[in-house]
Amino acid sequence: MAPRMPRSSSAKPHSLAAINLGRRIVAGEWAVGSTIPTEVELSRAFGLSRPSLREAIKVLCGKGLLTAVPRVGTIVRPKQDWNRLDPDVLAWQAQGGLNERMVRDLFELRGIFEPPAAALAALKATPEARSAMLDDVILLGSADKAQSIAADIRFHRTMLEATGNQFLAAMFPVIEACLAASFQVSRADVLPQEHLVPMHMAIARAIADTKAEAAQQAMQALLSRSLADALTAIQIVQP
Amino acid sequence: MAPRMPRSSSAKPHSLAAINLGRRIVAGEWAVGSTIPTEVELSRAFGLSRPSLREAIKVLCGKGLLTAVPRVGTIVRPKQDWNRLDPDVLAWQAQGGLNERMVRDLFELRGIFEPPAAALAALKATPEARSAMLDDVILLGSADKAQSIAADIRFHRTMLEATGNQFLAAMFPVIEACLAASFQVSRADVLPQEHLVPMHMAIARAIADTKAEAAQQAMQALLSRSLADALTAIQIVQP
DNA sequence: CGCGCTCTAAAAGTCAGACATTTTGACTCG
DNA sequence: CGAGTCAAAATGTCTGACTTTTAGAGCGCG
Repeated sequence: MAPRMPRSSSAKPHSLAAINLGRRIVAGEWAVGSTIPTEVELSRAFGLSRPSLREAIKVLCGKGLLTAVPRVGTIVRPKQDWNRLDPDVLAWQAQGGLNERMVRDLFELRGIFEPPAAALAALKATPEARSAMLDDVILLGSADKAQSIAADIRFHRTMLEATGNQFLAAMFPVIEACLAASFQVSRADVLPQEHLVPMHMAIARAIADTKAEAAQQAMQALLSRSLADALTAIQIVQP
Repeated sequence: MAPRMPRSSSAKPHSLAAINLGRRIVAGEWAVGSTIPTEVELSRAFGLSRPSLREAIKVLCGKGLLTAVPRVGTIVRPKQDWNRLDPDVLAWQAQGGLNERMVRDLFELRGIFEPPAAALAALKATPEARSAMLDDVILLGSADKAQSIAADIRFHRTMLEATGNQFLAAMFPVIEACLAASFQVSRADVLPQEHLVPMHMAIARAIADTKAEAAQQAMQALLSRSLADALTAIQIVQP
């Protein structure tokens, strides 16, 4: 299977500038309502032309992070206007270090929509999706960490898409951000992870057997455990 | 209260081009995987320079709609990569005409997260938010259609923000898109709308009284009724 | 005949410098 | 002291050129 094409052609200078600026904005380098450096200053700083830098800024405007006003400058929008569900914004926040507040908010949202999504998947999934999820549970138990993590991500993505709801599927980046926190556990090897395979298996089996209620409860159980692990992880990483 | 600043400085040519292109892409004017016209062709068509047009295209790339590849052109990404929860993308879809499938998907997602959000709001809302919601229910009953609609939108926004969860608040555009369908009813005056005030009042009161379970059920009831109305509306608009 | 290499051209990617527009804030005049 | 005016500073835009990437045609070799 071909690997999913990256969202932005990451190698291109203007994309790098957008990513760099985006990360710094969500990290709070500039206060909300204040101006970031002017376009000429930024273009000099990044070593590229003003038109190219403007492309980067316009992307961030499109994600609700910035707004450009003539004569004043480019200012950071109030946080409630940020497209917090944008995959890039979510990833930038996750990479910038997840604090407890953010982990709780992320898991709260995930806890709201993913159990019902599991129930929907149990009712609507195609035979291919059902077996793909069972296969991924096996790979989840692999000794190869990278393969195990990839299977975990794929499992949840397949389930969301199996609901047949295009908007539910678009919530996937939220799960990805949660997993980013959880993976700090497995990377650090500080907590036992043996529960992952049986808990995912319970979900996969319930979906394969069209048992909506069981799928919902199994997902709920996984999320409770994952939240606890994620909170432990960030306590260890940044006490 | 100052009106919320528009997401994109709508008057500027490059923003207009982005909006125009965005609408046409989500409307399916170009097939997924196919190339849209080249930058020079589009810049001629819109009557602006290539750098400006590129800004518009880059915004759409940032929303997952497009991907630019040298020598080939700018191609429409597979729909599962679209940032369907992006406020602009959602609005473009809603404006392009809501079919039954989309209305059902939108309400399905809303039905999953908004009742739990109401429960959370009942537990966590500030006194100001609780009274603001009660006030908006009164305005909802106003004879002035514009004011009534504005109150409806504000009611749901206030509730989501009252949950204290930044990511839940970012789901607001989903509700807005649902309301866009519902407003086709009130605009056309084809269905009685007297149920709106009491149903919203039940939610507002439950939240004001810290009754989470009641708030959740009242919201569930409103959504069931709204879905039915929305489906009726689109049947009438496009049979 | 077919496989693979090279080369070309078409598209996006980038650049430089200039001009236009908008709007804040200071300045001047009544 | 207030109101109108003006200049400057920032974004918005344009022109036209060059560079880079890469699909696809064309060529040559096994």
